Amino acid sequence: MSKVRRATMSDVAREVGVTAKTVSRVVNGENSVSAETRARVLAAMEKLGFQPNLMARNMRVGARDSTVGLIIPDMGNPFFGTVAGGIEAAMRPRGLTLIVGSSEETAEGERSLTSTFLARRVTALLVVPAADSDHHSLRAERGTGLPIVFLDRPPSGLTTDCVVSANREGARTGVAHLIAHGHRRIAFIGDLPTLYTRRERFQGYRDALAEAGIPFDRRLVETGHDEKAAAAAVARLLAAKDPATAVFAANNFAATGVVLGLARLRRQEVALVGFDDLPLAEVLEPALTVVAQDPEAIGKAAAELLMARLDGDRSRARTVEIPTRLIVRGSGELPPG
Amino acid sequence: MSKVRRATMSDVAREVGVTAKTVSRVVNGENSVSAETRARVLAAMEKLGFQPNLMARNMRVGARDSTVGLIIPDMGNPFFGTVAGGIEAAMRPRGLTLIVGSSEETAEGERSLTSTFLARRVTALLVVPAADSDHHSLRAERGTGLPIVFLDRPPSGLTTDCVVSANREGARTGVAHLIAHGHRRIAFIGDLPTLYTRRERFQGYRDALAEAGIPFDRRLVETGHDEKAAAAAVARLLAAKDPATAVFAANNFAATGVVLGLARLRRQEVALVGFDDLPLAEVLEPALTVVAQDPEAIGKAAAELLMARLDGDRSRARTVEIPTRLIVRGSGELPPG
DNA sequence: TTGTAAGCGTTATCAT
DNA sequence: ATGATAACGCTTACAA
Repeated sequence: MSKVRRATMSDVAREVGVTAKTVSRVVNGENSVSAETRARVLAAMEKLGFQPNLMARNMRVGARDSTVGLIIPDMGNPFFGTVAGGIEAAMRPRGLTLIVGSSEETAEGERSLTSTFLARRVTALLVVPAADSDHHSLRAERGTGLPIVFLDRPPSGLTTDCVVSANREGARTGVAHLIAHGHRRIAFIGDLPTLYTRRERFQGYRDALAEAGIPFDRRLVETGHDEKAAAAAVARLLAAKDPATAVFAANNFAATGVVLGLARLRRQEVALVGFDDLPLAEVLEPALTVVAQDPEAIGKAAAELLMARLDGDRSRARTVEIPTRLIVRGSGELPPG
Repeated sequence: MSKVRRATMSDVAREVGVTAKTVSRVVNGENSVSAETRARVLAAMEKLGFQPNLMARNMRVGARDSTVGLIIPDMGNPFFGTVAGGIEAAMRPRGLTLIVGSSEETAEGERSLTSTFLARRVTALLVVPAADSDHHSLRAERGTGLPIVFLDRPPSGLTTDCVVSANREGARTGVAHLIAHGHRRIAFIGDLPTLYTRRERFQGYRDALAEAGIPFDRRLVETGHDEKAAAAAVARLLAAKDPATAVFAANNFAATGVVLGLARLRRQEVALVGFDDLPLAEVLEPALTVVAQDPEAIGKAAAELLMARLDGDRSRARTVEIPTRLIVRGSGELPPG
């Protein structure tokens, strides 16, 4: 059980009595090999348990291997998991392998993963940037022809392909839905204001208010970047003198927190629309109305953009927006007070 | 913006007027380089944007690179995402990079990923096997000293390290909890009977019944491998002549489905214990009592087992069981009809 | 149809 | 402290 050297092409060649090049021909399916030689080579490969060394091959062939690096902020978040699934599915037919790493939402983690991936000479890079990261350093990479696509959030300090949800329009729709059901005091509970998605969704919120001629009241805006904070935020909002009658929760953690908070306060009659769907949304009481994103489609679009670049598409950087969808289930249709 | 050749050690060396070997020394922090030379090399590296090529390095150094391959059945399942997060966190200090690929719960997907990873000469392999896969072919790999660890489900046809939840004991605890609250007609809704986790949890269910002297009734056992099936199963169980007064849902999909089914039937007074926690378990009405797994700990244990092997641990294959935890929230304490 | 020589980017070994 | 040379496992280009 000690470390046995792995069989190489030369080992196989020696076994058969040919040259490594002949084995290489068999492995790569070149047709200039006699049927008999091919058979003997295949037998020897089987016997020795030969597995071609992709690293050596790629080094010789093009310095780039067939791996795509994906950096996400958090492996445990099903949103990113589903995005990754969409990417994988779209790349599989092409024989591309996905390497996923998690930045833990830190610029340092992202930087370190980037450099690991680059040292590994990935074919392309897919990045969901951490909140505070900067992407100037990737400019040089772009110069070498490495396709880079950003997902969910755009890069800072770099122009490149990007796939995002229709955050602003989606939020506008969700808030307009609440307005259509008679609400005028609508709270916004979102992520940290530095985050791209929070800013976009906030704009959508203001768009909807403006369209309806409802004055903006900054006291109705709260930050709740995790469940606890969101639950606390909703408690504050409802305790105020001129309280909100409806809440727009701008991400899934916020939505979960608001649901929790309302349940504890026994205030389930407060209207609520969440951004991003939740697995149990349907079973809640009331069932949760949401603006659903399409993480799978985001991944698919990013993979397609990337493969087009690999195929030589040299057009200028594109930004693809994936539409959202309002799913009406109950909580968003509750009337005011 | 066309394909620019990437700077190599020789390029840097030429720029400085030294040999590639000297640059290599600087890159690897060997101390036999004069301070002045080192400074000039570092400057040249910066200027040319040099990034060492890990593939070439690994090829020369040991044929193995510092990548660990992980195969999971489904990227979108947060259980596996969290497992992956636990692995990554445990490996990061050691500079190991995780490559994740999804088998889509098929033997073929698993086989193809395995061979990709092997061709890539990963340092080690982590596998959550697909339901119907076989692992004889990995025997040869084990022979070459490649550490292989299975997670969540044991291998078939191969003896190797393995990390699983305490499925049987956890299920026993959950069912005993229902019994302690007066139930004697307890339904079991689980995955497909071929799945290891289903079989183990089913054993735990029977253990609990046996301990309490409750006769086993096979009519109370249903298969619900997705939400819809589980919802249908619970409807059948409650419509029977001597209906169940409590349900043990042996995985998260089954639990979600049962919650859904009970809600639709307006039968939320039926007691329920789920296996595996759900994000919104606390907000359901009634809140969901579960036997929680610890996916992060599963990942961590697997990574540690693996790193011990990399450090030369040659002891025989171990199976690590990660304990589960009963979280009491309400649904499991409801009394019988 | 098969072989030879050279080289991908790096490092081990032995010199200097 | 630095360099020359060979080698890792494979493929390209050319030759036989």
